[in-house]
Amino acid sequence: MASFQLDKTYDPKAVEARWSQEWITRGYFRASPEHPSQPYSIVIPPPNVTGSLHVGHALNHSLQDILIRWRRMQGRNTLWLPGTDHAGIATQNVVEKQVLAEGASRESLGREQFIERVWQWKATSGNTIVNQQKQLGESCDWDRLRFTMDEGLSKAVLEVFVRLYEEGLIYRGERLINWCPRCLTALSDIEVEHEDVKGQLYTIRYPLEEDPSQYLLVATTRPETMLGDTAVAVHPEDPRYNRLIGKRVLLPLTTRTIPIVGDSILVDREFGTGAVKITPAHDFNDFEAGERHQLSRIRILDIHANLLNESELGLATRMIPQAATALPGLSTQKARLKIEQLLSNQDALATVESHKMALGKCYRCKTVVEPYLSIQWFVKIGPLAEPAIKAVEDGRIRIIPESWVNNYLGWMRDIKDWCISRQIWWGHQIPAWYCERCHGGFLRSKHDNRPLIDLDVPPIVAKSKPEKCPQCGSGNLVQDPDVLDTWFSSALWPFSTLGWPDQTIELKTYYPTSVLVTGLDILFFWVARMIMMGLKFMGEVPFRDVYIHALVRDAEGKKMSKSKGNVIDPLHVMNEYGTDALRFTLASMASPGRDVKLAEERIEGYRNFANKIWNAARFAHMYLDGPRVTLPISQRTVPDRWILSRLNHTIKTVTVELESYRFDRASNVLYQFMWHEFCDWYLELIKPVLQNSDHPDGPGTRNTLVQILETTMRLLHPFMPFITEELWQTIPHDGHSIVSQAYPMEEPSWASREAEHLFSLIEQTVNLVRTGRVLLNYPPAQQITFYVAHEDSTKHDLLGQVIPHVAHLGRGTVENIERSAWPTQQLLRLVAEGLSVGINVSGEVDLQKAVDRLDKQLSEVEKESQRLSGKLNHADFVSKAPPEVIADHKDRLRALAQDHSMLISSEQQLQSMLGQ
RNA sequence: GGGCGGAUAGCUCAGUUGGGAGAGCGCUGCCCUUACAAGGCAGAGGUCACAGGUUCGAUCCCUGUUCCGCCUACCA
Repeated sequence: MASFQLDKTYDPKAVEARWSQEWITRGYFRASPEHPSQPYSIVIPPPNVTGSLHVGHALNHSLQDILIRWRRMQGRNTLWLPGTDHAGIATQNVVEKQVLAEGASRESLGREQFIERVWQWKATSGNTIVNQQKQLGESCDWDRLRFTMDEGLSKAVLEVFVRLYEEGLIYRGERLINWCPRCLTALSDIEVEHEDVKGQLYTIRYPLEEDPSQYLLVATTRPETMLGDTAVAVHPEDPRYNRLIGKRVLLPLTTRTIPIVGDSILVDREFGTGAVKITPAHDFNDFEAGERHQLSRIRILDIHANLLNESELGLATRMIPQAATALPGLSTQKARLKIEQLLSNQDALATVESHKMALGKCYRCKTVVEPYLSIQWFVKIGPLAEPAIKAVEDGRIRIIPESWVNNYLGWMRDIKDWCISRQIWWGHQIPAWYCERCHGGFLRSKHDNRPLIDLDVPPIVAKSKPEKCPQCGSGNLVQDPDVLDTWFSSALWPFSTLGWPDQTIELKTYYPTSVLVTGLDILFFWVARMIMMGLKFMGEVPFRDVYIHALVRDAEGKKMSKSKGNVIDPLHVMNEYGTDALRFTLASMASPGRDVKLAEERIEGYRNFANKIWNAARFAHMYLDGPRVTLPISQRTVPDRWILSRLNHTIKTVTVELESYRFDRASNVLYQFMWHEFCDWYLELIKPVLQNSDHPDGPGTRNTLVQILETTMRLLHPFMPFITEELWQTIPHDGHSIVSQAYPMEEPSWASREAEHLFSLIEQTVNLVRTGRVLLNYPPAQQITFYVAHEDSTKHDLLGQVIPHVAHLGRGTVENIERSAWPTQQLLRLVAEGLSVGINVSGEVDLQKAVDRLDKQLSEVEKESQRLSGKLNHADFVSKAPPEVIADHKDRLRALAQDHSMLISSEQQLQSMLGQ
């Protein structure tokens, strides 16, 4: 064939866009559920529809693509199902900002119009991340793209909600929940991030009712909540206070008195003053304590404005006049200062100390959350968690790395009911309706015109709006205004995307999916809930393996964030260094249990790797003209047999590592093979054959070269899809695209211990020659003469296979001589396995440097041999150590002795030269 | 507070049944050798955090200490 011209450097931009398009157009990624081969399926963790590809996605998606491409090439019936998440709060925020910029507001548009705006936004901007995913080369079946709010998935959400409600696993209740004052919605427990902050511990005097000159000291970090106090608790066995239980204290700033109760759960005698105020409507512990003691719950905060509310304060707390007029309308922060001031005016504030505490913040907007009493929808999680625990315990789901199993189990065993209602507009509206007539007419919120629904009104839960109220027959039904937590629909993802509740062929073929690839951050948000829902509604786990990869951090190990400015933008990197380089970098750094610290220099290094591969192919093309012949292995040259043996080893290792999700090891092995074995040694070894067009080994070697190249392209393809496809197309091959070729399989006939042994002789000897050249200041271009003496006539054949390569790579010519004719000017005598190679020395030599160096090596060798002898001489070692260990040590000692004599003889010769 | 993980070369890390301490990047020297200077060759650099223990022998196993991460948690 005619030689093929490649550019001198690899230009990813010229290649990537073409192939990512071509692959999709030709339908290579399309799944065929009817295909008889063993299925392999992955559902992608759906990125937020508002998102753009960040480096965390790039890692997550690259690993999945490696698995999918690898399995596809192995002939499995693969499906990688893509999609996006409607991301309730995040998306609503984005569109709301847009609306505000136009001078309108969410409220002024009204719910229906606003949601219409979100859909419009999604139609125009929602595809950003999908396009970027295609750019990354992700081999998803794009025809099956799903969205958590599309029709099929919404149907699944309704089905699940109604069924759980009917089974009593979804309920409505008035509970304390986490409230984000900025997003104006309830959050689930895990949507709250805890952060250690320095706060203040206030100690307040609560006067005793029977004798106001005496008081109880009460400690709190949030003095503003004191207006909602309904009791003070002390430890029942605390001798300081237990006589006070049952008596009352006067709540400062108010005219109310509250009881003193004994509570051993809430109170830690050692902490603070040993007396705790109880505010059931604003603290989780206090809520529970309130239930134990049947305390009333006084709410002081307006849920929608997050301000102290006049009506609630005034009605419930009976405040003294200065407080009653000073507080309403203040935020909790301002109220805290005001309360502090009012208390000290009354001499009720004893001390203020600094205090370390954990503050809960909204995971979306980092606003401090407020425990708030309100009516919400919950999933009763216990009955769902139990089978999900069992599935992991009995190994039906494997978590990798295993160290996360305990984390998962611990969390699941202590799981709390899941608050699923959100007071926002964008999302799956809760399929519950209320009868206006039964309710006696709805109240509307002053702030946003929401219906204010009473807990006493029983909801009608159904998949669609009922015609009329089953109680009274009225048609005036109002739907619950809340929407479901975004993670509710994501929890159904593995089966809702495959067509559930319909029994589709996709569901039958691809569920359970093979593996879920995810970061640790959504183990509880998402993974645990998918397991629960999958088991509940499919009766089967949603995936066999859960592979948890690390978080990507910056080079200093810090979390990447826009505000810190340390974000590495994958699109920038792809543009600068190529997509393959980014993918390979991420794969090579994906060690389990450790975060990925990404620095741009690493990516540059793998850009160079891509270029190295490119140039290896370019080199091959220069010499591929001429006949090729496939010889039996035994008739191939030493370098050919050696590289095939190494390739076989590499194929085996890569496959084993991929099977255990060790992307880091798989990619390192590939790197090592391509660069340091194939390029550094093999290509150098075969140059004499290729560069002489008449060389008798030419046809065989050209054939091996093509074979190695073609195989390594397939081997590398899951990691570096673009460059491998591009190069594969240029070398002799069968088929249309590398995407659908078979993945290389272990070929035992290629393994050759003999060839590897011969190569190691070549390598060792060449290394000695090279070291000698540097030692002697011999320029690389200068040819030298190798005098080869035959010490042992049985080694002639060995010499014939090794010496020509040594001479080629050591840049010299060979002369066979008798042992007795050894040149007098020889400096180094290199010994390996009975071969003797002398380098003829003439010209300037830096003798002093050479002597220093040999001295140093000598002392190291002596130290080492002493150490080893010490071990060997130990009687217990000989009696206890396994025989192979002893043999190994003997071999090592023998080898050392050989080097030892070599160095001594060289040194003697040096000294005699110095003496001249 | 509880749990998990980490500490190995200047940096980032690998080191899987306890027996020779490794890679990449960076650094130094030489080389623009007809695939590649985004390259080649050679080299320097480590008390494997600290202290004990088990063992003939410990980077590896055990105990404790220090430091650093992460997860989790309602000490007011």
